[in-house]
Amino acid sequence: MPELPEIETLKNGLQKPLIGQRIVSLEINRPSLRYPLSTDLSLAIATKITGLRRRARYLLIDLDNFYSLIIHLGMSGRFTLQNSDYLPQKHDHVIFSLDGQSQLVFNDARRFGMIYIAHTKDPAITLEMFKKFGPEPLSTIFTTKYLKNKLVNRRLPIKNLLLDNQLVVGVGNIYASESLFKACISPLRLSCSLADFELVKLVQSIKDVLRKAILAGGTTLRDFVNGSSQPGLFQQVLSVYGRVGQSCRLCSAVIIKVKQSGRSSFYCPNCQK
DNA sequence: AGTGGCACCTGTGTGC
DNA sequence: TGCACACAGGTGCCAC
Repeated sequence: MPELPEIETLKNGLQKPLIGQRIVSLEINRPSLRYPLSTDLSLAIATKITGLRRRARYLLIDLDNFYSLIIHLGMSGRFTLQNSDYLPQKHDHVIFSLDGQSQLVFNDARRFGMIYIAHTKDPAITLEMFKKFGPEPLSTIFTTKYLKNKLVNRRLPIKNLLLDNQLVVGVGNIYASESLFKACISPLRLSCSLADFELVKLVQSIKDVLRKAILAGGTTLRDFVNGSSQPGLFQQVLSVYGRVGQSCRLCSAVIIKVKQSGRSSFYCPNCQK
């Protein structure tokens, strides 16, 4: 579920209804998700929401006390805005009540999600993992030149490297497979074997696939919904992900599924070399 | 340093 | 119908 386009969709949808709202109370139904929830989360109480941002797969909610809530959906997390008549559901772990009588509900069946609170100005001061992040794929920093420098000494399959947040953030299992299809590159290719023209195509493909997925409101295979509880639509136009045994949309060859470091990769053996 | 494997946890689908 | 099992979109830790 939640790769870059899904979190961007979540941010875009929640921005308007949340900015200016005051958090009046906090209900924690489970003291730990992936990690124990910090008691510092109470710093969010009686603050006003001033902005929403995204970094990698994290949603940042800026508060007027110069702290930010930092939310990760894990694999199955949902973060939705609900009305006052909302009936609590199983796995509603954290609920923020807002002064407009609505509530922000964090629901996560698998509990791989995380909620932190950190200084607004630079979460990397507080959170170690933010220091390690590579560039945003849709930023001007993520270029062919950057990718070439990073891959030159690496001997991993390119698919594995695209999932590495230190190389580039926000590209997960779905969009790695889709981007490699669009770039006509097999997920099995060793990264150091990619020619310059293939790196150009790969960078363009990653940006293009992510932009289109954002426009479609993300991909919903099972769990993802936006802040208004609506699913995404990009799964309707996936080229290879989840299409094992089906025909390639370009050449009609049969889509193949392979395991790479325990994760499924999908590709067209005819289009991708 | 780079890499693979595993653990974290629950729900769903499949096969017997 | 009931059970066992495999598998799922992410991330971080550990051993090699």
